[in-house]
Amino acid sequence: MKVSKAQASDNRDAILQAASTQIRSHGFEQTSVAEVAQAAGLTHGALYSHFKSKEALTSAAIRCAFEDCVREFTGLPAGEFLDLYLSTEHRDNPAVGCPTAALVSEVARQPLELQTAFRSGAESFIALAEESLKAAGAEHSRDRAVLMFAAIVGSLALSRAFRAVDESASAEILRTVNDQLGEMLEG
Amino acid sequence: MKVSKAQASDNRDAILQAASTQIRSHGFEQTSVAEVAQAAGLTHGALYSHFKSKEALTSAAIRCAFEDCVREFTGLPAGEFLDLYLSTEHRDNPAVGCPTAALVSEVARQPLELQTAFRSGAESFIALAEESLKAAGAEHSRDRAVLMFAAIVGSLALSRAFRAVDESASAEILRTVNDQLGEMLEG
DNA sequence: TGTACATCAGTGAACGCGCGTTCACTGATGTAC
DNA sequence: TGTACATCAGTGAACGCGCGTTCACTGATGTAC
Repeated sequence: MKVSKAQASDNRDAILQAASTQIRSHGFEQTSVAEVAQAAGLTHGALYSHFKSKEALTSAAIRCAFEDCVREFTGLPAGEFLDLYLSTEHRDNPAVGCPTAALVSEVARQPLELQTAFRSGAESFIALAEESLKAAGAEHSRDRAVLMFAAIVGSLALSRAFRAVDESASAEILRTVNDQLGEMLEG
Repeated sequence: MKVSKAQASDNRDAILQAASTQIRSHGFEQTSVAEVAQAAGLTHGALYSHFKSKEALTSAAIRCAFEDCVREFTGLPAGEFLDLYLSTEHRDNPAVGCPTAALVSEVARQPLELQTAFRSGAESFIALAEESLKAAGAEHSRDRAVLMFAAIVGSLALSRAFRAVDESASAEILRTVNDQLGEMLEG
């Protein structure tokens, strides 16, 4: 049956939110439209009233995920930025964490629209890192920001890959990269 | 029909090789046993004479992939190690490249046996990086190797994610991270 | 060396299952009068 | 304000498809004599 425009808009938001978290925890290909719809409290058919395909949903959801996550990291001093990004809390909650670390090695296989959204989101993260480095008085801030971003994305993804097998090795990676990047900031 | 033991052994190797490359280019979940068997010149049924399940195949294939790749990077001086790892050739040929960069954000969702193989392979890469740093006379070589590995894995994965959308941004990441890590080696 | 036969790697049809997507239908919404 | 009705968000059955896995069967291999 038809629902009010406000309800329909809320339902669309719920679908996007569900997709955004499911994609970050299970990946693009392991996220099914039926599960997303169910998590949003709807049937799978309803999802197609809001998005013309899984591809369209996925692209919108990843933009949404980056927006939410960038907001959390905006305005932090470099040290706090690193502490938050490289925390075990971030490692253990990919569903609400940075989409880059959660999805980086899957993106190249996705449709171009998704890759475009990913690229734009990741670039805004690099810009965020650069601002925090500038505020800390670093030179060559763009180059440092690129290195810093590659290192935190790599180490967070590695720490998740290692976690179940060896939690202490997983935590060591986060700690070591945080320390090394901290030294780089000072020196 | 039955084949000779030598032929059967060759077939097993062909299956492993096919799985090892397909997994690196398409990911674990997008690699199908039928495609792997076909690439090895067999039918899917034959595959189950050699491996009891897709899970067993995947774990064996990833060990095989790491062995091949570690061999390529063994004994290189730090500068050459970085130039090779962060090359556009490596970026454009994930099928024969480092399994870490190709799969890092998918591993946490895989069976524990696979995660164990991945962890062991990645650790041997870190050890390789540490040796090259020691040879270059770096201090705190273990910590530096961890940072270096996180940064090269992150930047290679990012450069693949960006490539189709913006090739020059993709190449910039590789170049910048290579330069920055090079400076770290000297300073 | 020659023969008889058990072994088993490989074949291909079949299975149940979950996937993305479609579509006829429902009924509350919200507009036109 | 009250009524008649077109709209359209949401439902749920159905679709074709590819997946991992199983299994009865085949026939060359390689062993036992």
